[in-house]
Amino acid sequence: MKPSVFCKRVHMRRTSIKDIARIAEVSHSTVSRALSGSPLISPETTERIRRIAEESGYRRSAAARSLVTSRTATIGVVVTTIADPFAAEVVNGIEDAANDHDYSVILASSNVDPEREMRVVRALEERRVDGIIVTSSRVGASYAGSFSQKWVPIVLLNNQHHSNEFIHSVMIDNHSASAMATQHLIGLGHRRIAYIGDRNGYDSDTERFDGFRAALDQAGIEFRPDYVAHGNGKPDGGAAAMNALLAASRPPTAVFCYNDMTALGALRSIRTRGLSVPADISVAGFDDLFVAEYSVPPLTTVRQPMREMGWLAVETLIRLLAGVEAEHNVNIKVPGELVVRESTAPPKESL
Amino acid sequence: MKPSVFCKRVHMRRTSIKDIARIAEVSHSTVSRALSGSPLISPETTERIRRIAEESGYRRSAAARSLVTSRTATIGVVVTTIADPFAAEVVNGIEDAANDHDYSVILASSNVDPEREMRVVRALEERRVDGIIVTSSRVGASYAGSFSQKWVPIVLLNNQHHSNEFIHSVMIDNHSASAMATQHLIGLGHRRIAYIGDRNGYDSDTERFDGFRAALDQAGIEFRPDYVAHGNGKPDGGAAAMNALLAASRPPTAVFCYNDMTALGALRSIRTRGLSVPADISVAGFDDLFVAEYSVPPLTTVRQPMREMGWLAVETLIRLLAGVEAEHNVNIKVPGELVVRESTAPPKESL
DNA sequence: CTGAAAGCGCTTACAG
DNA sequence: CTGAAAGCGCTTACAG
Repeated sequence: MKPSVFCKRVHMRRTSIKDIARIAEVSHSTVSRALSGSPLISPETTERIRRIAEESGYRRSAAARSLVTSRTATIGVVVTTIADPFAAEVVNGIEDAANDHDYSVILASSNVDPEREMRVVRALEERRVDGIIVTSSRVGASYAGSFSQKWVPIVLLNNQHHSNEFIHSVMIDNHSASAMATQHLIGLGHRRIAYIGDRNGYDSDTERFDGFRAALDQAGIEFRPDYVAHGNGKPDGGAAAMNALLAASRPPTAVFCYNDMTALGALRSIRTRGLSVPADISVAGFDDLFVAEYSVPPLTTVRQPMREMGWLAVETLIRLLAGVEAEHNVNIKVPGELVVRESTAPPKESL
Repeated sequence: MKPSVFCKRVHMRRTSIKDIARIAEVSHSTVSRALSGSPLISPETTERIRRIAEESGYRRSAAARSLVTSRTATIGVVVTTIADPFAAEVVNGIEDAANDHDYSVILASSNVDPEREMRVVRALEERRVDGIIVTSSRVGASYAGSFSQKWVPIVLLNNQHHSNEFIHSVMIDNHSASAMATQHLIGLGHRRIAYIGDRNGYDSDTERFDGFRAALDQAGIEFRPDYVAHGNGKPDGGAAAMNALLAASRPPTAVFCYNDMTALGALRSIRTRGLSVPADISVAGFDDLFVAEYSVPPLTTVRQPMREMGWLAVETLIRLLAGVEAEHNVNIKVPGELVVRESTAPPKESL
């Protein structure tokens, strides 16, 4: 049996502040102070202690420390699933901002299951995270006044179950962004414009649809219910919805999709029919995921500044923790940005 | 000034086991036992204590608990960046498996910076995570025999800096998978096959290239150095590399790319030249990211079972923590799977 | 079945 | 500048 490097793990205690104190022949208080850079300790002592700590591979215990300081320098992030590119980008921004402020992030997935969402939030509370960010929450409103919210600030990112009471949030301005995209299509000369929404009852879908309708109204274009179809936020749903739209006697010349994934499906559906984008029909999406740039044709879409939204959520949490604006809830609305690529063009036939 | 729900956070202590003990008129030991379901406590007492805990919104402190149990039920995961779809899928698998075993995951990004990688690992050690998973590590070998490895088991996922000494790992079988993809192209009748690799010195690139060459050799096809180009693992690099390949007097009829992102760029380059895939040239990728299915044409590629690899890493960690196989290092090699879609076909011109 | 006591590894007044 | 003491919120032998 060869000697294993792993056995220590089983048999020994990690070196603590006391071990170092013994070696350095000082009290453990002094070690604690030296290690945290207290100005009370003489530079020589500090230096000596630090060297010993370094040599013995000492790592201060975050648990012990946070037990007395009652903060963990940790923020909890709950996403529906990290496999969603939107969530991944947001978390990327969160992780970056957190890292800048010396916070760690605990990641948890709700898998779109409200019960699991409550459960992971509970676990985060037990871990005494200093703050929580929840993206695309379906139970957003229920955090208001909850035990959770009482002890740890919660920031909702693109909350899908609105309520303005005692909830902090960072949201994309769905209505305006959606109107902007629709105006783009109108500006190109389209009059027969369809909307492919979601079917899961997300607030963001409702708001984007409202923005779409508002733009139509403003341009004096009559809204046609038969130009609305519903996908599921994913390509297959978008394709099915597009198929339905294409089956109409007088199909739309342009389609605005709830999100890029839906648009990807719409593109595929159109291509399958032997039609061409944007020659036969224009398609616009929402999100500006990475794929939008590499779809064929590259997708015109509304960009959500995902990473920035992640930063904003962290900054908000940190301001909250610092006690700033503790008296009112902060609701940040960030504007979308229209990114025009090659999937939109004037309609072939004039009216 | 309206009353704020947030003030408690500032002024009060969370309710502890002692508070509950006082209300229930028992000792805090009893509360502790009741809450952890000890069979020592009478069912009635347990029930009563639990109700009180529930009503007062009690959350047991993970920090205090792990201080005495010396385990945190947490695993640390370090990725280069979570915005990488590969990492996102892997982390999704990790999070799922961890959740099944009641572990939380702390996510940290190295941003491909070895120094930051070491720093976040250090932070994870301070948090006393029970185990660490590092994906696509550039400094993998240096964990062998390190202080870290001594105290907490580290599993490397697709380690990019090989070393078999005292390192646990889960890896895709690059060589075989790559040979398989190349054989697919050869089987279609291609003889002029190019390889677009990476330029960052990843071991996975080297191995995939080796597999490519081995397949060529085996088929008796002469290897041509001018049929090798280097991208950067992303579409722009793939496009540039493809451009170079296309500029040759006798361009290849098929291209095998280091990964899907590179292939995406290759597709774009080919399309830009007015050529068509697979009619004029076949393209194959590696990874089977979500986009592979929705590229135009859908991409033939080698699937890495990303989520499963995440699970495997967690299972490995848990077996390690249970003391199983503590004596030797576990190195799991998972096979890739060829996914044939529409980007590969027999060459137009016969030889 | 229940309680008193010790201790996990730190930080931080309080004294000197 | 340094140390002794108390305490953060738990768990777990040890005694009864």
